[in-house]
Amino acid sequence: MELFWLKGYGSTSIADILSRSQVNSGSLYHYFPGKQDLLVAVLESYRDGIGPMLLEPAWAGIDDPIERIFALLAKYRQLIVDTDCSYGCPIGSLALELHEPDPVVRERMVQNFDGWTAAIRDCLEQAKGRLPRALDLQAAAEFVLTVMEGAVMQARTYRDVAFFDRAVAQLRTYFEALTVRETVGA
Amino acid sequence: MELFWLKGYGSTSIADILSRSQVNSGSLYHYFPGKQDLLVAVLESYRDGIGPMLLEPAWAGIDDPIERIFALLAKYRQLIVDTDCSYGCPIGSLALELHEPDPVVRERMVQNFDGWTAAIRDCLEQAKGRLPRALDLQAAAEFVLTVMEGAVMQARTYRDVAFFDRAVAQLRTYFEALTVRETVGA
DNA sequence: GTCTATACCCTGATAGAC
DNA sequence: GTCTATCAGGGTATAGAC
Repeated sequence: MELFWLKGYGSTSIADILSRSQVNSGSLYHYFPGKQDLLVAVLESYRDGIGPMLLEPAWAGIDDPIERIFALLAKYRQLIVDTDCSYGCPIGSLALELHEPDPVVRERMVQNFDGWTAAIRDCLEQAKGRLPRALDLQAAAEFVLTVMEGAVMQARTYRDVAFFDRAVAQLRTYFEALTVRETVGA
Repeated sequence: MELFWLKGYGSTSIADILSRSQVNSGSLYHYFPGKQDLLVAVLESYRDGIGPMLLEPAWAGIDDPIERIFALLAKYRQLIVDTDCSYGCPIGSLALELHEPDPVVRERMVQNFDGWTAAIRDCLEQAKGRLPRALDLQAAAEFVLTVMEGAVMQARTYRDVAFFDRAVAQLRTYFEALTVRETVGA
């Protein structure tokens, strides 16, 4: 998991994994028939960790559903800072690194995106009263993922969190504009 | 250029390039000392082609600066459709594939993003009268890139243009909200 | 189930004749 | 400048003793 995140899938060799995990070749291949099976297991682990490893820590002490969305983005900001702006979303990076992924792999990436946007959608459902009735909540949730991924990409390429911050500020403007518009109409 | 786009940098071998280009090893290495030099040349070619290869065709017959932004996004939509939703932005994909890029490579990726956002910024400058005076045009231009990259990533992962379309629709809402807010204030 | 040793292939890069 | 042949190293995966 760590090596695929740090170096990417293609650039991580089995030998890297064996030495990092202090496991021997025979043992690894006993449990995982091939390298791709390891990738699938990693993606499943990310998928199952969205709640306990990502959302719960990010949302501790925060109740407002819209603020939870920005708290999650703040968590990514912290990851960017903690890695000297070389952070890449592990799922997004794999999604772009693997050009013709095996269907099994692509399905696991989809499950990760689905789980992430479902959590955002829940927040939006809870804030429904403050949002335009016509707003497509699913599309808005996907948009948050869109912005996060695009912002992480730029922060990393420029090695500068400010690119992430500016994108999040624009997203904030977007949400404020949505609520303002409703107020105007009322 | 084509192979790096189709397969990624790491998964494209020199042998692939030699057979695709009908060139022999000795000739290639005469002009390009190593594989990375080929990558740098490709990135420079993309950078220099932003105007003639990307913007000019996308903007033919379109004068309104805000519509030019969405015309550019429509061009990406066409690329997604033409590739059966396996399209990846060549720069964005490299930005996430290469985890510790050589400074020379990273600088070329930055130049590509800079050139792209500068063009969007020009559009926004031209539409300045319709936008809130307080709007940070540079940040808004970067936001368009953010959305494009995030939307392309999802369309590809889900193999479904609808994810791209929904993200662009949200961006449209964002721009409309910006102009509406100004109208309200006037 | 775990160990070491290794098969076999493909990689980027080079040598040296022409 | 271009050609063919090849090198040295590292890649995934396997064999077979224990």
